[in-house]
Amino acid sequence: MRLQQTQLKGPTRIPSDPLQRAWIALGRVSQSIREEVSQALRNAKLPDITWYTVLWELERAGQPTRPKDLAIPLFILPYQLSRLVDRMEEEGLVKRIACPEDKRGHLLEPTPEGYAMRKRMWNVYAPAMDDAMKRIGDAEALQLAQLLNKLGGLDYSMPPKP
Amino acid sequence: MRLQQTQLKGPTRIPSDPLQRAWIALGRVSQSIREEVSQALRNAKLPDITWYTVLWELERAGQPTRPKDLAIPLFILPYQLSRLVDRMEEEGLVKRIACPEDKRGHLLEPTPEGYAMRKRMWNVYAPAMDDAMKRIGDAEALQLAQLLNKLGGLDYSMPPKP
DNA sequence: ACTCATTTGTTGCATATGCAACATAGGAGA
DNA sequence: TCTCCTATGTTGCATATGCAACAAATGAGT
Repeated sequence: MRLQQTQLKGPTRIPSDPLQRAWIALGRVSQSIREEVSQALRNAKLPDITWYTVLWELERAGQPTRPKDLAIPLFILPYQLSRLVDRMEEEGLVKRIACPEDKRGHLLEPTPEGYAMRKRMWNVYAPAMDDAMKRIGDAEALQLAQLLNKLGGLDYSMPPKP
Repeated sequence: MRLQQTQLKGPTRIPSDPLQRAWIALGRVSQSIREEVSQALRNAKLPDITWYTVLWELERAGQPTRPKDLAIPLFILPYQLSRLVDRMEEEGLVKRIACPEDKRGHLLEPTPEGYAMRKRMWNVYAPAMDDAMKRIGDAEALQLAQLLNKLGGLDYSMPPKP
């Protein structure tokens, strides 16, 4: 009985040259673009992009939302979100409110300051994103988004603040 | 004299919808793909991707190399590299050797264990990358790489281990 | 040769992070 | 109801990270 038949333990699969190039470009470009926008926020003494995303997800939900329902779209682990919310709550940007249906958890809601902060951040975030991405045009951007979504196997189509 | 004329302080520039979609997809997909490969390395009890990259850059250089000459292609800050090398040196994977031309710095070189470790890592890295990227074909990968490189404004074309 | 700004790399300290263990509530099945 | 497995969040601890300050060497201008 030879396992090789199943290809489960065959010789090391080496990614094709195009795949390797895409892999490298993906790592480098995503990092440098993100860094560019992060810098803009830091320069403006505003919180990290992650905070924006949480605030926006909560605002987009339109109602108090459980952490577990945020964590998935955010690609964040539960314990990361837990401490993230700790800090945001300390800064008065979100609040935890009791959850009637499930006494384990709670509901998250932005405070008025939270809404205001998201707007202030967007005023820096948006132009920075625009700057960082301006080397490609709309048609290319659309094509890029489609390729990436195919690569990721999902369609992450909601924009940060439409 | 009205500043608005120069567009320097005009109304907030909001990225077009395609740019926003590309931005979101870039962030999410790059994160999830990278995580997938990281996991494979963790499962195999091997060091992080970053270590691989350092080892490979050193091997690719073909000669002892200064930290400053690594930091740029690696998109790493000097102090990050400094401590990264600390840890790699502790594990016996690289060594710092004196630099004749400049007594401030030193030259980095993989140890024999370093070369061996890179090979072992590649045996996990390569199939994991292949798995993570297999949703797109070679033609699409090439297109993706080109779009990303245009977006990044540079051509990051060296593969991890050709 | 002397001065001083720059380059190169490291480190102290406060903060953030990952992991595993934990606490508590919910829910399924006997 | 009782038991036990799962889901939801949090936390203790060791480690990693970012930032600013630092040290040492170089090199340019005088």
